Amino acid sequence: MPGAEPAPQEPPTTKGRSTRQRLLSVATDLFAEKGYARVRISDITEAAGLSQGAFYRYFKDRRDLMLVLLQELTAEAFDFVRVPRRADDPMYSVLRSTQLYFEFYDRHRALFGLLVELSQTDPDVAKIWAESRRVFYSRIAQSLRREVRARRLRTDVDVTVAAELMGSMTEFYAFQRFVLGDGVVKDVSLDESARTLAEIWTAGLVRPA
Amino acid sequence: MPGAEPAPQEPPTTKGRSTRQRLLSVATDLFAEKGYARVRISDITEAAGLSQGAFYRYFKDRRDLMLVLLQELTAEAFDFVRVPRRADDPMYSVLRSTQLYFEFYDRHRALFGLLVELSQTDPDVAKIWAESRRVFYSRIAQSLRREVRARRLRTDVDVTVAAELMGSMTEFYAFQRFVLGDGVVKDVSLDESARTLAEIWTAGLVRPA
Amino acid sequence: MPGAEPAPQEPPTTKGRSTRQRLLSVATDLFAEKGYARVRISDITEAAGLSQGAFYRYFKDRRDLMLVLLQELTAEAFDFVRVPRRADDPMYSVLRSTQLYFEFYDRHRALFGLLVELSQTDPDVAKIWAESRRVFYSRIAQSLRREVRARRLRTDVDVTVAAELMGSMTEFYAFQRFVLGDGVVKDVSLDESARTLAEIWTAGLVRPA
Amino acid sequence: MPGAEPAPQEPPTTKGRSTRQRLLSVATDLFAEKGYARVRISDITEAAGLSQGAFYRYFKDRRDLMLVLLQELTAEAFDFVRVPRRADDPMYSVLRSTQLYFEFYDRHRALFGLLVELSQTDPDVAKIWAESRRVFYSRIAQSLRREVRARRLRTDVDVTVAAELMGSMTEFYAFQRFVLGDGVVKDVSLDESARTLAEIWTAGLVRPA
DNA sequence: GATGAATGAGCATTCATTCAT
DNA sequence: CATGAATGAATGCTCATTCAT
Repeated sequence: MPGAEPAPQEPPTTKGRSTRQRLLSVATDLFAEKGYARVRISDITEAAGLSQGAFYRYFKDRRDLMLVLLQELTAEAFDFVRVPRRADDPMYSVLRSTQLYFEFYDRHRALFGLLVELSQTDPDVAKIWAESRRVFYSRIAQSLRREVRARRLRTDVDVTVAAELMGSMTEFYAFQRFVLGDGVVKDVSLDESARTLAEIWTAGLVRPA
Repeated sequence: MPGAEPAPQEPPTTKGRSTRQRLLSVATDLFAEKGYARVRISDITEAAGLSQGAFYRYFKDRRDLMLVLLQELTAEAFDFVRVPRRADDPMYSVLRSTQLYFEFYDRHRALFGLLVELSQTDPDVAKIWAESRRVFYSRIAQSLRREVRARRLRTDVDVTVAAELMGSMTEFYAFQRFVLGDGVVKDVSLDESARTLAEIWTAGLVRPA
Repeated sequence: MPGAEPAPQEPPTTKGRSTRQRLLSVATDLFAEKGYARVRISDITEAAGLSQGAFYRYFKDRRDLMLVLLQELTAEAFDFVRVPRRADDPMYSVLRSTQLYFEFYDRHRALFGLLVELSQTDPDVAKIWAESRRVFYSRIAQSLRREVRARRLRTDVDVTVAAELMGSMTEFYAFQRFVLGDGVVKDVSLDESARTLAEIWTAGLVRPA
Repeated sequence: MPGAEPAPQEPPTTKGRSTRQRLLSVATDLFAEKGYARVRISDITEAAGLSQGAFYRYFKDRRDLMLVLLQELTAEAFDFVRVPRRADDPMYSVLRSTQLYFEFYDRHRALFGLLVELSQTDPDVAKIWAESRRVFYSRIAQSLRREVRARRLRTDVDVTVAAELMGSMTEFYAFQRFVLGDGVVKDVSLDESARTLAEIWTAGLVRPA
């Protein structure tokens, strides 16, 4: 019981809150730039224009800050999957939500990068990522089930597995493009990729008339 | 004394070669267990029953050892994609090579884990992984093209993109299962997954009669 | 601006005085509980329900506070040794003042603990303790001399040394019981100890008839 | 389980053992000079002519080294109390063992100082000191009981308490002289003190004829 | 009088790496 | 070939202290 409590989630003053936010923000940038392993506390505080000691008013350590970032990501995530479908165009909602997903991934590429870098090393990160995928996949599965009920999809395929595969593909493709920065093989526009992706999925899943 | 070279690729004596091999082997296990970032040189030498200093007779540093491992992986990789197809059953070769891929991935899960953990941080690793994916994807693309020529596949889809998506899905699914150790959502046998995967792809890509 | 004095002995307002007193009081408790070395300023202010900064309105630093406490102790100390003796019972006054000493020590155990912990390190504390012992011992020596004059004590023993030994024994015994919290070997009531102590001393010092 | 085991008790090579010994030795001196709290690891290694890092090959931290010192002290301690008594001179053995005790205390004054400084702060040190006192006191009690059986001592006094008091006095007197460096009040030779001490004890405890 | 923010020196500790034996 | 000792740079973390509000 070494005294002063670890680090309050929300500083009482405006200045405090803004400083904490600044630390989170510059840390995100640094993680994106050099990867988690190569960012020192002093890098973060320096970039935030603070002394080293200031860090510890807001976070227990570097890992603590990182977990905060990832939890914020998870909290926000994946509402976009709910896209109104069009009765006439079953492909539309798949395409649209894929696009939205790519946008979201792009905007938070730094944090998705962290999930991937650290999941093998840090069990808590692994848990966060697993949970985020679980949510993602079950949203997809839900959509698929709706389509199955509407008799627009094949029924001879395990919906859960299909959702996982679809999600895997989407996420990993995003990871390659936005985090690793690949083209991937030849430069294909993101929209084109999303379209091909949607096309394959729908063509493969939609029950032949 | 023209300067003893730092770390010979192949030690002259039998004992030396075996020691080097032991280091590579225990390091692989440790990387699999804790991830690259958390494995110290001393962990490796301790697990190998050696003193710390011994490490440097065989490798320049931890990264050197790791790159050796990854290069060995790349050298061996992806011949299995060449599976003879059966004229009557276009799904067969997809299914078979997916299974072979999963087996290969499982056997080398530790090294695939390294690729993922380090690609954002280490350009050389990124290059190795990119190359490995490039090979993998173009093998798939090649197969697809063959099928297109044989008029068994849709022609309205970009084969390159399709191959990337197919590869992404397969690789990431393997990563989740073998490296992260997920079920994923519910426990599905690997074979079942491979089958669903193949099914979707073929159903989606095969031109409707 | 001739420089605001660092820490006024007596704050002007009632609130100020009470806050200062609270700091002294909780600090005493904390010192008793964990020893001086393990108590941080933040521990003290936290226990007092104040912010860290508030401390410096009242004390220069932790050592300053501690010296205030010890000086208060010294100011109060050792009047109790003056116990009216009874002509018929020379043991009575020894016993009585030993009991009173134990009570006093018990009440201020935290501060006596400070004296012991810090005397080797802090010359000022050493001085305070030395002075306190000097007073204690000379009070005892004075008593002894009175008894010698009254021909109730052996005259072949150096009174000064005897007083020191007697004092040493009493103080250290108290230290063990009240600060270290020992039994000591078997659990003996404090009164019994005081009685044995007095008995030995008188029996040893009183001139055989 | 962070790898390399904490610190081997006995280094395998002569050089290692001598280095470890040097660290223990200079640390003892530094503790004596400045007190435990003020000695940094770097002080110790510097005095030993080593780099900071070398320290951790032999000890987990400063506290670990200190406990080793105190355990060595305890292991060695208090055999000297066994002094052959002389039938004709009951005072002799008391005097002699007191002298031996003083010599021992003087030689290890630095470590006895540690016991006193740290007992209130560190439970393990408290335990070591308590144990050392227990041994010391029970040796004295044993002696006293022998004398009681030989009918040379008063029987109306609790031997255990008497032993504790006698030990307390002796130890604390030594502490004042050798650690605090007091005279105490006036400068009295150590031998004279020991003599007075023995005299009082014997005169007080020996049964009047 | 009191607070929360910020500072910065101080220090322990880790760990890759070198080297004599 | 292997070991144990030693190095020293890197870095995290603590905590007394100052200060604007």
